[in-house]
This record gives sequence, structure tokens and C-alpha cells, in this order.
Amino acid sequence: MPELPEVETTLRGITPALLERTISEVRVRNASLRWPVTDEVQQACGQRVNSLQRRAKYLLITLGSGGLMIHLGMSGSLRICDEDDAPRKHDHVDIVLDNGRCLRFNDPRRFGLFCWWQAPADQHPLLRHLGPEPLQDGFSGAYLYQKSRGRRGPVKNFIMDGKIVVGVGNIYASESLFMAGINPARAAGRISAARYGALVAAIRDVLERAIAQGGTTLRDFAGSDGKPGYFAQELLVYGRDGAPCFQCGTAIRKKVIGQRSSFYCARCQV
DNA sequence: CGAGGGACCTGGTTGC
DNA sequence: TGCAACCAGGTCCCTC
Repeated sequence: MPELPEVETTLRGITPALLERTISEVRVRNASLRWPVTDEVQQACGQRVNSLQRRAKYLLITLGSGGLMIHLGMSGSLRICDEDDAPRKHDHVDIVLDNGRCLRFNDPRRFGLFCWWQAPADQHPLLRHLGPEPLQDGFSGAYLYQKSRGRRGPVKNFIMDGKIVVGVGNIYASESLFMAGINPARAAGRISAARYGALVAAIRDVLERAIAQGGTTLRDFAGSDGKPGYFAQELLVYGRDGAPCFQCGTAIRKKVIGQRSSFYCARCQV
């Protein structure tokens, strides 16, 4: 479900409710996520929330010592509620605050992650090998060009590889490649530096606009306030197979690349 | 090292 | 209406 804009939307939504509050309890109703939720998370109890951040699609809640890390996987979401509100189906974990409010983690498919980390967070095994953030310095056309030399695989897989750059998921990979006029199946190592410059600009542009719209709601994404994201209406190719390209009118195609559905215009994207 | 495929899950939609 | 098949916004891990 969530790509970087949806995680960023969630982060911004939950931050005011958590910041500078003390965690009174961590309630685990169902520990069987992708990795089992361990008792380590109980170290959060009694600690104050110093800050919340996002790294890639991971949410980091920094406490006085160590912190909690949450990943929403394909179907996860977070919302703020009262601690005694009746849990809904797939509400697996609660972070109960000292004011009776509660951060509730819901994840039907249970691909998500809820774990404890010890500082420094960036040395955590899941974070250590991640590439640069797409909206920060260090991510540039020159960087992508250099990293892609010798790569024979499709450029779409390349930009979705978290070791190369984080946060570009299936929707925004298709969108940014369309915006840059690059065919998603083209070998990453056979794309010029200039075209990578255009691709970086497109990735930044689409992610920033999606964040401004509160993310993309395809079927069930909602921010922490329960509201959907409105970027779906700005999608240029994703989910539009058979419909006319907005640039040239040719029917948008759908093709499986790297086991994921990809959408593109065969005429505009070379 | 890179590429490709399977794995982990539930639930909504599609097609017979 | 019933039921099976297929599909879904992620990413780790194993093999070649």
C-alpha cells in the first residue's frame, strides 16, 4: 500500500499526537508480523517521545534511549485513537500514551514490521545498506548514471532497488519513468547521464506533488486522520492500461517487469 | 556483485 | 449465488 508519500503523510499525521508524550504501555494483540514482534518493544514503556522521523519507508520513533521502528508493508496503516476504543480487525499493536490516547497499528496482510532499535538507528541491519533519500542531496543524475553502469536489468527494477535509492515504489516508478520518457524495460546500464538527470527531476517532482496531495489512495490507503490521499487523480500511467496517453493518445500498456505490473506509453517512452 | 524467483499474508475483484 | 483464480501500494532471502 504505502510508498514514500503515504509514509510521509502518516508521519506528519501522527507526530503531533506523540511528540513529548510518555509511552505508558505497548499492547501487542498479534505478534505474528513478517518478523515476530518481540518483548524488546516493552523497553519503550515509561520513555518519552523525543522525535519522529522517516528513513526510506520506515518510521522511527526516537525515545530517551533507543526507539521503535515501524514499517507499513503492503497493507499497514496507523491511526490515533483512544486507548479504550474497541479494536478493529487486524489492529495488531497499540502504543498507549500517558494521556489515554493511543497509536494503533493495523495491517491485514501482516507484511509490516514493528520492532525495537538501539541507537544509532542508521546502523540497524535493515537501514544500514539503504541508498540515499530521493528528496535529499546525494541523489542526482550523476549518481544514478554511475551506479547503473554495467547493469543489464530493467531501469524500473533499478530505481526500485532500495540500495540504489529508497522510497520509489511501484506506482511512482511507473509515473516518473513516463515523465522522463524512459521505457521501464530499458537496461539501466544503457541510459545516458542526461536522461538520468531528467529521471531524478521526475522522481522528485512526482514524490513532492504526491506528498502535497496526502498520498495516493487506490483502494484503501488513509492517512492517520482517516482521510484518503488525493494523488490518484493525477496519475498519468499507473492503472491506466488501455486508456489514451495524455501526451500522444496511444493506448497505455501494462506489462509485468520484475514480477510487478508496469504501465507505460510505448510511443512516448523509449 | 547482479539478476531472478519464491516467500511471507489477507481480502477485494473477476470470471466461470 | 458460489467458488476458484488472480491481483494488490513491499522487500527480504536464496540460488545461479
